Amino acid sequence: MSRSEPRHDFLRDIIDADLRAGRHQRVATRFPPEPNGYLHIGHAKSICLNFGIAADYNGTCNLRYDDTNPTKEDVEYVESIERDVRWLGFAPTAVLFSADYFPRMYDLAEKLIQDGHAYVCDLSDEQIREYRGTLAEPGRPSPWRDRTCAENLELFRRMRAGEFADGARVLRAKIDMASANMKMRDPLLYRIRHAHHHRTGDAWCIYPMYDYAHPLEDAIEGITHSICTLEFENNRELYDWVLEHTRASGDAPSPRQYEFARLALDYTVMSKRKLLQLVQGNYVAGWDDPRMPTIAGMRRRGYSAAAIRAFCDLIGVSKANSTVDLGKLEYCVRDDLNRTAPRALAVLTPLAVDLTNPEVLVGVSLSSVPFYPADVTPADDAHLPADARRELALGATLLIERDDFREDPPEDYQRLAPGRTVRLRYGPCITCDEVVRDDAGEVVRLRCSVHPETMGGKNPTDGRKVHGVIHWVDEATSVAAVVRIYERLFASAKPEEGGIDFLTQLTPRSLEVAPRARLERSLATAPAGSRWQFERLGYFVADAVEHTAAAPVWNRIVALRDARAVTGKAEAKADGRADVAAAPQQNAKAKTRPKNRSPQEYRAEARVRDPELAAAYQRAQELGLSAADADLLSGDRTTAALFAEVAATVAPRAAAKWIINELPRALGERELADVQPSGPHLAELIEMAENKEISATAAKELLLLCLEQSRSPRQLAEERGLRGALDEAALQELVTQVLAAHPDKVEQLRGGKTGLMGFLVGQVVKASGGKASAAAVSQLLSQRLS
RNA sequence: UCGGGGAUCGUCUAACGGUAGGACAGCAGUUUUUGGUACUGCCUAUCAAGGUUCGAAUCCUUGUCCCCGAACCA
Repeated sequence: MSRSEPRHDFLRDIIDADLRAGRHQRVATRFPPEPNGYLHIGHAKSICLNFGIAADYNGTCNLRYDDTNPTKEDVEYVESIERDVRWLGFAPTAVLFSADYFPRMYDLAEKLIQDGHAYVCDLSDEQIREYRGTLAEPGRPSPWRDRTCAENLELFRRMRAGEFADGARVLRAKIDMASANMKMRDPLLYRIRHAHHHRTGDAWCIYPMYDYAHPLEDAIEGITHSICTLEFENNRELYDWVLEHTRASGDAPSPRQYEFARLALDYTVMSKRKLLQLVQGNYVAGWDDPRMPTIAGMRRRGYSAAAIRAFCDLIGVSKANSTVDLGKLEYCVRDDLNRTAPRALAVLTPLAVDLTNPEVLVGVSLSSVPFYPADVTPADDAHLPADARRELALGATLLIERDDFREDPPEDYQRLAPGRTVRLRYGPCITCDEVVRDDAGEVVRLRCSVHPETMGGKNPTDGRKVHGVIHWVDEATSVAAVVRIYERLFASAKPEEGGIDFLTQLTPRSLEVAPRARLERSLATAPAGSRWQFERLGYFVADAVEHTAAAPVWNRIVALRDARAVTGKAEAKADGRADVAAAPQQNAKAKTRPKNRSPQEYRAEARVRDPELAAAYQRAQELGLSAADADLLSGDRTTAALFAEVAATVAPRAAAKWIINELPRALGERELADVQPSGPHLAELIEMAENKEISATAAKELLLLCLEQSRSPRQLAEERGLRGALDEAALQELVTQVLAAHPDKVEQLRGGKTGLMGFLVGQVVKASGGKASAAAVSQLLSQRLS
């Protein structure tokens, strides 16, 4: 399925292009967590991306701890992170610490100072904030901005030597206090922190900031593609600045930063801060609580690494903020478990069933019951072999699920009710003859008769209807267990939205315990961590921490998909589980943001500043262009000059059309000013196109060529045989061929799928080598098909 | 208010300017000793309006909405 087609995302596109262009000969990525918390499913996306790319391109991927802030980091986290990465199935090329680069970073900082690109600033943190200005207003230079190199160097060395208190001074880059990008307003490079570092101990009392450290770490490791999340887009300019001014990459190409959208999931929170709050507030039992979206939590919950990897593969990578449906994760988990988990029988909330005629069972055997259903092929890593079997005891008293009996069954109820008959999974059918109640009127037992002739899947001989199949265990031989049922932690799909404290969105029912569950005998020896399907209930794992043979503890991994009949579904909802009533959550931020200055306004301003542009605007209109076109052609000098040059030889409207509509596409990412296409060449091209000397398709192809090599388009057209129209007969012949080659498409087109016209036109044009005029082809095609 | 990003089925994600595709969810059916699995079918999308083009999700213009940015956090 999705496996067969290798996933391709925009990042891999970039890498392909870099490799093709020879910018890199190898691919090196890294996963750079800060060891200040446990990894979560969002990190898993990043891990799969970075390690996955390395694997795809035969490259390398380091696990690098971004440990530049000693006050927040801890070895507990360092250990958990590597454990989680490896558990997910990835082997880092190297495990590294940015703290190990502190000496190198320090040297480069001194160099920055010597080059006049950094200075020591004595402002307090509030003052720095004040001087920085706001989003709308430029900042002011620090009074310490113009200290001499020597003074800066001396102070910086003294900072390092521990002569100053925390916060007394910082090292800042000298960039631009008026930059529209706040990150460029003389950002901090180093701060003083007399703190013990988990790795360097007390060797340092100044620590580099992320924006300074990260690009250097990447450069030192020779990272080619530095992949991070969207919120770092604003940091990219500074990332590049640091690399440029430290020249940390030497002769090697500098790493480049690319951003993708981080993962958000329904019904959960993902920030480390909030997860920490859940842990510290004892809302959950720890970082590895099975309800947590942490890797550790999911592992404890029973999700396999393969399922999590499949999920990351399924959701893809893009730059659009999005929230993934939790159902997709559950789908991956079930899909994996279906092929790896053996089936067994277990009853969560038992209701006793006394058989009224147990003697008929004498000699009846439930031996050799398979652990996997016939229609499932277990995966290679399933924990029991495909042909594994066990014996199921069936004594005089059974236990069935309380939910599987109803005195007043709804329509379509495929379970037990007074007078009704059901099949015991793998066993015979039973009929409910009598309901036994306690003094309070509560149903405490059932008395049922068993039909021995229904073994082996046979129907009752008396013709009674079988109302479904239910699971059961034998009371005498079954084992007791505690089973925990986990549900999502939050009632609201977006617990962080609406300006409410996310803790108020916690549901009280995220953990329910079945204390008196009973499992079939064979489960008594299930090892901790093993995953099973309890038939009709879901997938369960023997808890990795608390489970013992003497006191079994199981967790529900995920429920089975439940495609009950409509009536049953209404019920499932009524019991409040499937859908939590839409919480009254108003979107507090349904506000309208004031609009930015538009490109149009920029162009208008440029004309006010520059009389030459104003004149160009005037002239364009005199040549008969609309005000809108004239506007577009007079916003900057390069464009204006190009238009003037081209319009000198060809019709102004044609010139405008090509420059406005066709040129941008041909330029792609490039700037017009950088490419500086030749006016006469462009004019020549437009002339050929307008005279129908070449087809429109050919013209666009030539435009692209013209930008790459500044040569006469007429000559280029000649070389490529693009000049001259195809004669009528040749065109007809091509059309005939294409129609004959795609009879199915022709039929669909006749059937109303008009989009196929484009396909056929494209085929003909392609067959002509770009020589045929698409307009003519289109006309011909509609004639032939009418 | 300024700068940087983004917008395709309910959800996630594809589509050298040439058949808007896939997956999840939903619905219907077939198979079934799990209301499971598998299989089949159906439903549903290019933010809006203009423009360029034989042809626009894709290029141009204008507008709308969403996200990020003013830690000595990362």
